Amino acid sequence: MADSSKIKPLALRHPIDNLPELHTALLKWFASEGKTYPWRETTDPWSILVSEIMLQQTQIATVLDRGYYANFLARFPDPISIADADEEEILKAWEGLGYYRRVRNLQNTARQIVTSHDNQFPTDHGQILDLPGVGPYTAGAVASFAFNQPEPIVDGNIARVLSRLFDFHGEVDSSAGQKQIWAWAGQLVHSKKARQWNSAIMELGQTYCSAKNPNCDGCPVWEFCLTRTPDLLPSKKAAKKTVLVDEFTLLCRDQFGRVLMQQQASGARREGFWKLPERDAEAVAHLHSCYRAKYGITHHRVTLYVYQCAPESLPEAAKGTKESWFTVDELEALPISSPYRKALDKLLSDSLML
DNA sequence: GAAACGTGGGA
DNA sequence: TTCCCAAGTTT
Repeated sequence: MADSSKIKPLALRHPIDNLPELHTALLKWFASEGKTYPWRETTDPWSILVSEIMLQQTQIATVLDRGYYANFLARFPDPISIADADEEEILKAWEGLGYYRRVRNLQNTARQIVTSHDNQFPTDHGQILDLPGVGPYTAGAVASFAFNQPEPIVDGNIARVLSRLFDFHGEVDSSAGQKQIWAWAGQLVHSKKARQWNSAIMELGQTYCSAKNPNCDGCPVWEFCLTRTPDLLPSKKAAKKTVLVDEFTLLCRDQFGRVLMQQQASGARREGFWKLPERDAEAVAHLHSCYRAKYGITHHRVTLYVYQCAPESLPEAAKGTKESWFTVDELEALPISSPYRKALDKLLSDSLML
């Protein structure tokens, strides 16, 4: 389809048949042009695990520029330090990062290390994989980055690189596709320099072999790459369709200026986080709207509405809902997910002008 | 295997 | 604006 697809020269060398040369080419590039990240400056498995969990489905810039990684490790430098931390504190440390189950799993992993591994981070791949929240990618990442074990890894970057390197047109997010990609990753991983190899192939996917506009000119391994149509790869299953949803919430302040908040119940999304109190459409119909914003969550597109409401006319909350009043100062320390944090920032700054 | 899980940025 | 993507795992 070609009118939009660029044509790359055919590979001169098959990657598997010329593995030493492929290794040399990519490792040479990485040694001279590879970026330095905090997690590449250490071999401490806890620091590396934290980076891997934090980076799941999350961009490097978010983790670094907004201070999440440095702040998290400053507060929780080892498994012991997080094992007994309060839920509110670990959620607060993750506020704004999303996929909040990750930080609960991180705490459970720390507890497992402390209690089941005598506070020694496991070095065995199978034991690492057994830690909560650690799947095949993260287990291989810790084994190779911290311990230089020759374990393959496959993330979104590597799946894309390998689909192009081998001109693989199967769906990389299917079970058969994953099996194939992992098999190739296992064949390619460097037996003595797994740390550098895995870092290098991931970074190739962030730079030359990017998702959009791959830059084959100057790619350090272009001559080992079997595809001629890199921008048609990787093939993936169709994305789930977006569902539109409306969400009606209240801004309710008492005579002391305190704000009513609602805590997400166990089993709900963003469990443990606080939000503006939610009501159904009928309950807010007669109230004055003061804020509207859209945000995405998984495959939903949510329109968030906030209505002003006096405490005397507060509509009944749904049964089992936990609601409490907080001063503006107390809100700062509360774990509150991004859409409501933004709404509160806007609404409370407006109210200063009253 | 499918679905759920958050968010921010870039084209 | 809308869509897709970014160091995946769990149920």
